[in-house]
Order: sequence, then structure tokens, then C-alpha cells
Amino acid sequence: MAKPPKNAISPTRSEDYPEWYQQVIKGADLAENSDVRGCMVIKPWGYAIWENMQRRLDDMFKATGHENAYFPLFIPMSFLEKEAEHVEGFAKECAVVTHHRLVDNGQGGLMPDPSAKLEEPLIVRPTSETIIGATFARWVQSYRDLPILINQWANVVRWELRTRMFLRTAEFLWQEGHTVHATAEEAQAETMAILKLYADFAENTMAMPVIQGRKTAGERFPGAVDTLSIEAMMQDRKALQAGTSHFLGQNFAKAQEIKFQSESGELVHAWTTSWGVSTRLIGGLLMTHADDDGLVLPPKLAPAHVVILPIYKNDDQRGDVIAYCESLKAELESEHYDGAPVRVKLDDRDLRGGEKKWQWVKRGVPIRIEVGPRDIAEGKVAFSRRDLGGKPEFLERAGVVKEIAKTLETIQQTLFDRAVKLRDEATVEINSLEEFEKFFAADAPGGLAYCHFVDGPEMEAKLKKLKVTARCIPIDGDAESGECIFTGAASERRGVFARAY
RNA sequence: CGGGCUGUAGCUCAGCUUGGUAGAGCGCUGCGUUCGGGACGCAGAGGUCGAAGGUUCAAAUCCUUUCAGCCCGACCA
Repeated sequence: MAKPPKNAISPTRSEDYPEWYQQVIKGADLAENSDVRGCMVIKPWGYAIWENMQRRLDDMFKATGHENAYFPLFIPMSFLEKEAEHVEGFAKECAVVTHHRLVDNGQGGLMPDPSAKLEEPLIVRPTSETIIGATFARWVQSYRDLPILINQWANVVRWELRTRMFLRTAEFLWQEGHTVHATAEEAQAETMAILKLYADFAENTMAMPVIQGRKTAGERFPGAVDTLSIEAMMQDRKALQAGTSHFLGQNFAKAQEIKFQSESGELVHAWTTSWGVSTRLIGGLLMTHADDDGLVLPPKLAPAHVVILPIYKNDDQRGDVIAYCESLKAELESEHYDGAPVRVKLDDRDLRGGEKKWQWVKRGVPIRIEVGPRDIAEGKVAFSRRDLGGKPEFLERAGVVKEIAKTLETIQQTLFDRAVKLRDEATVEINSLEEFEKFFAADAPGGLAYCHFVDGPEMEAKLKKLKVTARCIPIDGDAESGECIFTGAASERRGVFARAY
């Protein structure tokens, strides 16, 4: 009789981090690889987390005046050609549709019908700036039509050569916001407001601390004048770009003729922005909070806040235990957390207790409550917090119910505080290239390095050798005179450098 | 697109060197024993061995071709 392993997930983070990541996804039943290379199936538990993210973000977008709409999956190939940098950024990873009919290939299979070739190939959207821009060009005539504040929830396809579930897949789900403004200032303000919104969401809903910053030229979105991003640090000390907000200037407006007549009667090009977050956030959520027993979910995103596990030996006990659990569930559900009833799952499947418990541990449910005949007799429950681990506490039933919202908030806060601490411990200021190379040596743990720098090819070359990237220039960083560690030139601000996903 | 590797049960894989009735573990189904903890026993279902061609009395095994996938590199707003 083999003893169960000490941890639910094998290997552990320290043994093999990438493999641990895969196993957490599997253990939590979030997703699996599909029959299509590079594309994944998001399973109900994983999709429920995404739905919770969507709901919250959607409310935030609406509250700031944005409206949802939907644009086509297909984009005429010629649209992509209009913005030079944009082409360069995406052309290499586009799925292309060339035919509209299949015929028998004469060998018992199918092939595209040569007589059904499209006059102009369509590409599957890798992002929608071009087709939305073309649409906006029709919508905008007058300064009175502005601003236009649109968001769409959609799937996009980028034909990636190397994929990792949630972090980089050929198809992924996201939201893309697209706005049009009369002035550069207004568009820049929008870009910044969305960055703040994303940071708010990451920190207060996902409990994932982020750095808000501006991208260097090399990391900018193709076609953007300015790219802002939120950057999070994962438990392996690598950075993850968790959301981007782009000030597109007049680049797309000019490429696509988005023009309007101003108050003074002149015909001028509009200013546009775009911004997005994707299912990649689930990967970030996982790598921020999960441990060697699997996923750990912040209560605000958990599909279930509490799972109740009945424990009984026979059918006689079963009836009593289930009844007690049902009433406990109802009581908990009458409590509110985060503006909605507490989400409770009663797992009465006919499975062994141990196996059942570990399934929920691996799925990351914030609170587990086990109820057996002994607890019923004493008016107690066996109460376990996922973020703490260890043995259950036997608590008074009434107290648990009364405190449930407060407990959930405590868990949410604990996860955030823990993540901040981990990040801060891995953060350093570095003032010389020598120190920098040591910090990012192959066998060093790495982390986030704040350094003076001057953007340019010399820096890019040195970074590439170390497999390090400039993550961003923090927007709340204080101006401070210094010397670029790569070139020695004068610098006014520090940037954040890290290895990244 | 270079370099390496793998295709056998739902999953992970053994068998191939030396050709001779298709295997294991997990999972699944049933029955029983267990049960405050990731159980155990017994019985069972499940595979044209990636595909095509060749050698042979005989091919999962040898040869040729082909398809698919994985890893390393290159690439990756």
C-alpha cells in the first residue's frame, strides 16, 4: 500500500517549474491539449474562472463608458497591408483562408475545391485594429461622433511555433478595446485610464501585484506610438506581461482614413487606442498563487468559495449528514461576499472522502468544510483554508457562517500580501553591468532588476545574450539622474528588467 | 527551416536487438470488503501495434516510403 505523496502535485515547483505548471493545470482540471496543435480545450472549471474575470472586467468597462460590439473573425488580407509596422509584427503568424468549399480528393478524403478559391485571401484575426479601424472610418464624420468607446470579447489566432497552455496558445480568448478620440491628449488619457483599470483588476480581483509602466521601443505593439503594460512577477521570478494598453497616435487613423470635421470645420485624422487582456491571465493567476498541492484561487475569482464535503459510513448516516450539509449550504448562501451571494458547492458524489478532498485542494477552492456525524453531534464543522494548508480546525457552525465573508476577504488579502512579499524579495536596484550579469547568470535565481538605461541597439544586444528583456519603465517611478548600465550615457529613469514569459 | 526522438488499450508505457496466439500500470464497468481521508480483493470490457508498400511459410518486430506528434535551436506585439 503506497503512501500518498506529500504533495498533490508532482513534480514540485522547485523540482521542475515548467512541468509543475502543466501538472497544476491537469490537477485542477482547467484545460487540456486538443486535437489541433497549439490549441487547447478550456474545461468547465477553467472556463468558470475566465467567466468570473470577464464579468468583472466587463462591468468595469461599462462603468467607464465603453460598449460591447462584435466584429468579424475574418479580415481581408489587404487590410493588414495598410499599416507597415503592423504587417511586420503579425504577418509571420497568420492563419490564412484561401478557399470556401471542399471536394472529394479522389482518395476517399477531402481537399479544397480549386474552383472555389477566394479572390482575396482572408486572414483569421490576430487582433482587430485593421477591420475595426475600417469600420470606424465609416462611423466617424464629425467631432460630435467622438469619442467612440468600443470593446469586443473574441477569440484571436496567432500561429505560434511554441505554445504553453494559457500563456501562449495559437488560439486564445480575450477582450480588445478600441477607441477613437478627437485629440491626442484625450486618447492618451484613455490609454492611461485603461492601464489603471487593468492594474486595479489584477491587484484587487486577481490578488496579483503588478508594475504599471511604459514599454521600450523594442517591446512596443507593432503600429503603436506608445504601449503601456502591467507586468507581474511569477513564482519562478520571471515576469509576465498581463495586459497592454496602446496609444496608436494617428497611425491607424491615417492608414484607414479615420477622419472627422472638427469644430472649426477642418478635416483632420482622429486619434485611436487599443487595449487587451486575455486568457493568459489564468496562467498568471496560477503562477502567482498555486503551490505544490495545486491551484490556489483568490475568492473573488473562485467558481466556488466553499466546498462542503459530507463524510459518512453508511446510508443511515448519509441521510443525516446530507441534510445537515444542505442546510449549512443554504445558510452560507444567504451570506454575501464581494456584492453577491457566497458560492457554495456541496459535493455529494459517491466517491471516497480522501480522493474527493484532494480533488478540491487541487482545484484551489478557498474554503473546504467537511461534515461528519461527530461534527453534527457537536454543532461543529471541520474547516480548512486552502491558502494555509495543514489540518482542519473544528469550529462552531454558526460562527463559520457568520464570519464567512470576512474569512474570504482575509484569504483574498493574504494571497495579495504574500505575492507582494515574494516580488519585493526578488526585486533589486542594479547600478553596473557586472552586477546585472551576475544577477541574471544562468544559475542565479534572477528577479526584477531596476536599472538606469538608454534604449537602443547596444542595450538590446547585451540583453539578448542574457535572455533578459526590458519589461517597462514604471510610470510611478521618480525621476532620478544616473548612468545607463549598458552604455554609460546619462539616464533620468530606471527601467525594470527581467526574464519573461 | 536545421538537429535529435517518438507513434502499441481512454492515459503512461513495455515488447522490437534475436520475426512465431497482443502485454503491464493507471483509468473504466460489476460484485464484495473498507471508509474522519489520496483504499483493497475478485471478476470483466477495451487494441486492424500511425498509414502504405516490400521481404518472409509467418511482421508490432526487418527494409522502403509517407503522415503525425514531441524535445532542442531559430522565431515569438
